[in-house]
Amino acid sequence: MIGRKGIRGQTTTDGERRRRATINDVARLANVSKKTVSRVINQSPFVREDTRERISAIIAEMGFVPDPQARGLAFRRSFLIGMIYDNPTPQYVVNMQQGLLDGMRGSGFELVVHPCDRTTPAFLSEVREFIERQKLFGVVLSPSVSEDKRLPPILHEIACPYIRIASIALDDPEVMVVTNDSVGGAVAARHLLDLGHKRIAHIAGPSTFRSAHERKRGFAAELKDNGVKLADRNVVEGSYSFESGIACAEALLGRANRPTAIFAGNDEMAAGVLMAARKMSLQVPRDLSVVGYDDFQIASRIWPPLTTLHAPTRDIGRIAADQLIRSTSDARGIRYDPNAILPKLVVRESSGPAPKK
Amino acid sequence: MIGRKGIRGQTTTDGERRRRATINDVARLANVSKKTVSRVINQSPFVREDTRERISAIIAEMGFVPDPQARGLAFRRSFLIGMIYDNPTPQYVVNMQQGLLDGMRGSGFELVVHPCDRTTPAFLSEVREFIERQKLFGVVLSPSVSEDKRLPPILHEIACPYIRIASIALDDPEVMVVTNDSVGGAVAARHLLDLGHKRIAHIAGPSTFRSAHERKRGFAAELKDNGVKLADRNVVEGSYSFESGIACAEALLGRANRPTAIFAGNDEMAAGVLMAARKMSLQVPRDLSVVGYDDFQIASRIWPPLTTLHAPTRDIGRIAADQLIRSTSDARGIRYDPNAILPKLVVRESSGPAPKK
DNA sequence: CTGAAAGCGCTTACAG
DNA sequence: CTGAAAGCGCTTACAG
Repeated sequence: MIGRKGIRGQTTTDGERRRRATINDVARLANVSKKTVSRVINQSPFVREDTRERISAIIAEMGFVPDPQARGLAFRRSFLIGMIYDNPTPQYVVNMQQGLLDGMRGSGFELVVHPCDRTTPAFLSEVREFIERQKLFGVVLSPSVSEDKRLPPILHEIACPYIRIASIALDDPEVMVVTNDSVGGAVAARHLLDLGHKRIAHIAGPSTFRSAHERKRGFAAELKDNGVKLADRNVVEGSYSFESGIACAEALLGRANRPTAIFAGNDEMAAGVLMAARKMSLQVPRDLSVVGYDDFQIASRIWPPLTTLHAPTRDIGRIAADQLIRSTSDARGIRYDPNAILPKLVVRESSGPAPKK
Repeated sequence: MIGRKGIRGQTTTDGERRRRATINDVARLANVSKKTVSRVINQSPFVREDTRERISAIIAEMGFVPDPQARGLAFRRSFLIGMIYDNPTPQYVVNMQQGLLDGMRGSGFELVVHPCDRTTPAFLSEVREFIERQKLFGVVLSPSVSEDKRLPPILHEIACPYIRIASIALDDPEVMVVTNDSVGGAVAARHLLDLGHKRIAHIAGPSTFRSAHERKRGFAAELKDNGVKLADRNVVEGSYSFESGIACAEALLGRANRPTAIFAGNDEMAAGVLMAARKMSLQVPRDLSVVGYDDFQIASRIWPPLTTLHAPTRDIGRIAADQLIRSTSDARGIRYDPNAILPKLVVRESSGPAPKK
C-alpha cells in the first residue's frame, strides 16, 4: 500500500473534501471482485477464511461502510425501522424511542418516527403507504396502534416484519413484547389490601386501550381473590388524561361512603385525583390512598409523591428492536426473560393505611 | 388504456400482491422516455405544458410515487431529515418532533431521530458519520447541540444543510430559528414587579445551555430597568432538573431576609422550588411567588398550578422544518413572523402579590 | 423541448 | 470458493 494517501476513508478529517470509499475501492485494494467484498459484508459463509480476513482488515482500515441507500435499492428493502404510535403521553414516546435506539445501536439501522391517528379513515392506507414507500425493514407498533386487528394482515401482505407491544399476547409470541399490565393491576390491589383498604375504587383508562382493560382486570381479580368486591359503581372510565382524572375522582369522592383508596389507570389520572382531593379538602394518604401506573416523571413531582407501578418502557423498546432485527436472521426466536419486563411497585407517599372506620 | 387491470398502482388493495409502479411504467403508458417523466417529477421547466399535464394525470391515476431510495442514490442525497438533540426533557423532544413532522407533512421527507451526548469525545465524528452514511438531506439542531460552535464548520464541509434552534442568533438568520428567551425572562420580571416584589431571586439553568444565560439576562435587565437589583447572592445555578430546583430553593430560602419571589429557569426546577417550599412550610403564593419557564404539562399538574412562560415549541419545529426544506429551493429566505414565536406569560396560581413587609 | 447512454453503489442469479 | 453480467429505480451529462 502506498501510504494513507491512497485510502479514501470517511474517517480522515484533514480538510480535504473526498468522496466516501465504495465497495469498488475495497475490491481494488483487495484484488478481488466486488461480489466477494459483498459476501464479506453480508457474512456469507462462502468465502475462504483468509480472503475474508484480508478483506475485513482493508474494510476496517479504510473505515468503509456500505451505502445503506444502494444496499437498500438492491435488497429492495431499506435499513430504516419505523416506530408507529398514537400514544398521547410524551414520556412514553420518548422512553420507547430511547429503548428502540438502544436496541438498534451499532446495527446500522435508523429510526423513523411515525405518529398517527388510528381514528381517521385514511389510517390504514396511510400506514401502508408509508411502509411501502420507504420499504421499511420493519416496524414497531406501540399501543394503541399495536392493538389494531386490521394492521397485521396488511403487514403480512406487504411482507413487512413487525413487533407489537401490548399488554397481552395478541399474536404469535415471536412478534410480541408483552407488558403484562394485569400483573401491575394485581400488584396495586395487593398493596392496597395490605394497607387494610376495603372500600376501593378504580378509574380505568379508555376502553380503546387494551392496557386499560388489563390493568382493571388484574386489579379486580386480585381484590376478588381476597374477598373484596370491586363494585361496579366504584369503577369509572376516564381517558388517561389529567382532566378526566379530576372529573372521575369528583364523581367517586362526592358520594356518601366514599372509597378510601383509588387505583388510577395511569399517573396522569392519578395526578387528577390528587387535585380533586385537594379541592375537596381530603388529605392524601390520611383520608384517601392513591395509586397510579407508569412511574413517569410527574409521579415524583406532585404532592404527595405518587405510589405507582413502574413499567420498564425503555427496556421494552430495546427488546422490541432486538427481536425485530433478529426476526429476519438465523438467530430468530424469543431471547428475553419475560419476568424482566414486569411492572414493579414503587411505594411513595400517596398511599397509607386505611382510615379506622 | 385497457382498464384498471393494466395499471400497477400501490393504491389497489385487492389482495393480489403486485409490485409498485416505477418510472418505466409511467414512461411506457405516456409514450415518452423515463427522462421526461423524471423532469415532470422534478418540476423541470423544460417540458411542454401538454406533455406535463398528460404525464401528471397518468402519475396521479397510477398513484405513482418515485422510490426515495433510488432517487436518493442518483441524487447522492437521501430524503431523510435528521433531528439531532441532547435535551433531557421528554416533553420538549416530543413537541419538537411533532412540529418538525408538521412542517414535513406532504413533502415526502421522513424524520430520523438522533439523540446524542455532546460531552463525549466521539460526539463530532459520530454526528458526522451519521449524516454522511445516511446522506441526510439536512438536519435540525435543537438546544444544546445547536449551540455547539464546532458543528457548523463540519456541516458546511460535508455540504449538509441545517437549521439551528437557539435562544439567540448564533448564525446567519436563514439557518436560525430564534426563540428569544431573554424576552421570556423580561416578561417574568415584569410580572413579578407588577405584583410588587422587590426581593427577587433566580435559579438559572446550567451554563452549558444558552437558554439559561438568555433567560437570566432578560430577567436581570428588566429588573434593573425598573430599579430592582438582582443581587449576585440571589442567583444560583441549577441543572434544569427537579432535584437541582429543590437544592437551589433550599439554599435561597434558608437565609434570613429570604426572597419573596423566585424565577426558575424551567418548569422542572420550579416544581422543585414548590417541593422545597412545602417542606419549609412556606405557602405559595402567600409567602413566596414562583414563576417557571416552558409551560410543559407538569406546570398544570403540580400545586399550586405554575405561572410560567409558554414557548411554542411545536410551532418552532414546524417553522424549522419548513425553512430547511425551502433552503435548497428557489423559495429560500425567512418567511415566518418572529413575533409569532415569542414566549408568552401564562398566569396561574403560583404567583401573587408580594407580602406586606 | 426530448431522449439514449452511463452511472449512483450495491445485490441477485447464473456460471464456473 | 470466486467472478462477470445484469439489475434495483432513479438522475446526470451529453446530444440533438
